[in-house]
Amino acid sequence: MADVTIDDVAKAAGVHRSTVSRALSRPEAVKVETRELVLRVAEELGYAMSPLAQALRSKASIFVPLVVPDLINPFYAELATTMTLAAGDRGYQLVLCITNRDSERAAAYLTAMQSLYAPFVIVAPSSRVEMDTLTQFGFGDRAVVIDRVDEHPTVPSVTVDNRRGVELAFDHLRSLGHRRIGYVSGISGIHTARERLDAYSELAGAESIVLDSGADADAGARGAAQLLAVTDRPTAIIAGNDMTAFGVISKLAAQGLRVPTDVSVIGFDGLVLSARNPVLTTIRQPIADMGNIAIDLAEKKAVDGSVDHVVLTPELLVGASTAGPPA
Amino acid sequence: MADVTIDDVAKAAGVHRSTVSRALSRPEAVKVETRELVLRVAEELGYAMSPLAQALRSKASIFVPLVVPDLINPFYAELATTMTLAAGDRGYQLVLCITNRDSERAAAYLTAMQSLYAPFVIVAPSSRVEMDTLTQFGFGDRAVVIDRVDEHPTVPSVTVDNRRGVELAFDHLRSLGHRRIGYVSGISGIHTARERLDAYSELAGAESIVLDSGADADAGARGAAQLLAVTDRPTAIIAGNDMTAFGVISKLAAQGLRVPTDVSVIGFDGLVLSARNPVLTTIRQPIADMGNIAIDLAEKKAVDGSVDHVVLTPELLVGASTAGPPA
DNA sequence: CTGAAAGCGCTTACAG
DNA sequence: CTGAAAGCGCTTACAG
Repeated sequence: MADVTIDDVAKAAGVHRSTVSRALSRPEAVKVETRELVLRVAEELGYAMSPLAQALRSKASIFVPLVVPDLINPFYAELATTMTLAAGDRGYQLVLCITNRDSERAAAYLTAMQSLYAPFVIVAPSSRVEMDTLTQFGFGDRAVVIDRVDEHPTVPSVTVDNRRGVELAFDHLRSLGHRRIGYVSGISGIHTARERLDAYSELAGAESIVLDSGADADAGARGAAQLLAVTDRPTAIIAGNDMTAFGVISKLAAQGLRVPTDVSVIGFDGLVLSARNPVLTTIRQPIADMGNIAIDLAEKKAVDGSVDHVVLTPELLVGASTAGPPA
Repeated sequence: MADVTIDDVAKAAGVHRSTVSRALSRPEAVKVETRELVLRVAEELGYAMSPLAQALRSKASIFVPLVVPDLINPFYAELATTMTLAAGDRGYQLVLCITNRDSERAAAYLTAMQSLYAPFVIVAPSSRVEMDTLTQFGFGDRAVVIDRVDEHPTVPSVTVDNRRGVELAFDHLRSLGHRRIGYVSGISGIHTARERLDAYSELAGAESIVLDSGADADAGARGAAQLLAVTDRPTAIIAGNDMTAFGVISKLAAQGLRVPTDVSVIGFDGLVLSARNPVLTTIRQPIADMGNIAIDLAEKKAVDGSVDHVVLTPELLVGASTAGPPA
């Protein structure tokens, strides 16, 4: 195991340290036999290169920060999981930066990442990292944003078509026979939340029933409580995300309303959790794809400077929380 | 911001680089005026020490790996969150290692952490990292284990008194008038799961009704389904953890049984999520404390070699998922 | 294609 | 108490 250095390999292979370095990092710059020899010796000795020394010298590391506001919201937990895997597959080491919605903490992380020579940074929505903060710490032109709406001219992004998602939810409920369809917003990225709400308002038009447009974790419960107060009560609810949907369902149950018998509820996110817990009908975002694409975008920009904005299409996942309206 | 080095500070302060280093890391080894001068200059220049260079030279870093099996289970997500904060407060940088229950991946992480000069490693339960793997990668005597039962002679641990937790659940249900109390195990650390099940079996004695003892995410649903098949049906269920409890509740609902009207359900973990979603009655583990204590134990052992095993006491959190048995 | 040298940003014995 | 030197494990122009 440990503490075998590049010089050990060099000595054992009878070549200079610099040759070992080349054989490992730029194989085409070395004679094929030499390379094979070096590789074999390195293998035998169980040589593992020091990422520390490498980063220090070359001023480039494999540490990729993922900035998220928290991990309590399972959306971020799932994003972090898939991104860890995606990063690992591509030779990066993901470093999770949990800001706790505190911009000072975010700044501290960015400083640290800067001194770790992170090649780029990936920012999840609602992480309270603004462009000027990014710029201030030298990541202004090396950032990729996930799930944010505005197409920044220098920051690539990967998002989901929220409008399309809400539309899918709407169509699903309509096709089941629902006419009065309410909306509850709840926790999520600011942009994301607004986009979904806007899409709902537009689709529902004059029949909009926004039960709660809050951004906190209790929005679901409030929305469900609100349902009882509304005259001509909605028979279905679209929730801004899965966690909110669970909150709605739970509160409805406490109020003696059954899902989907009395009220249908549809979520948004498509978390693994959602498929287990109550089997939620929801709009699935391709979270794993988002992670991979985010890294793609960062690498692509580093190579040719291109700033792409990828918009993914969500899909309807029919679970057990929706059905036709009560007779 | 970036790229101001120790030499820049030294020059600006009119001292040697080594003096700057001392002023920063061993303040008592430097004259007080010198130290103040250096500190002020460093501040003015916005100097941030390179953790890379420091680690490389001193063969000790601030990177602390937390090895978890996944982040999908909110218990780990919450543990990761609180540990990130705890580590940050103490000058460490937590590096999340998600094994996905794959021991090869765990090994890869340990190799990486070894070359990052991680001072110690914290292992969460069920992470499939066995002692010999730890030893193999040089962390054999620099590991702390969370939530594992066996008191290893060289590995400090912090766990929760699972037996006491189950007892609290039992007492709560008994005091509500329940006599037939079933148990569903579900996902969790192997040791933890067994300990809780054993505690249940012991407490229930001849009246044990183990509805499901599986370890996967579907145990809750199976357990609930099983409930109907049992003659003289239990009026209450203890779930091995919160996620399982949600699974139970969801499946019961699908079968037309109401919680807590028809059946009471109590969870185990006390996740933030549990207080929001259905407001679950549950046994709360002091997760934040566990994180802090884990770091304490690692540091303490490094200093004086002591191997402590801390056992924390859980507490009952009464929510809305338990009530008296149906008349 | 390969070797020798310099240097990334630090720390730490060793002198003084 | 402070400075000068060596070195942590690498990479990368620069010669040859």
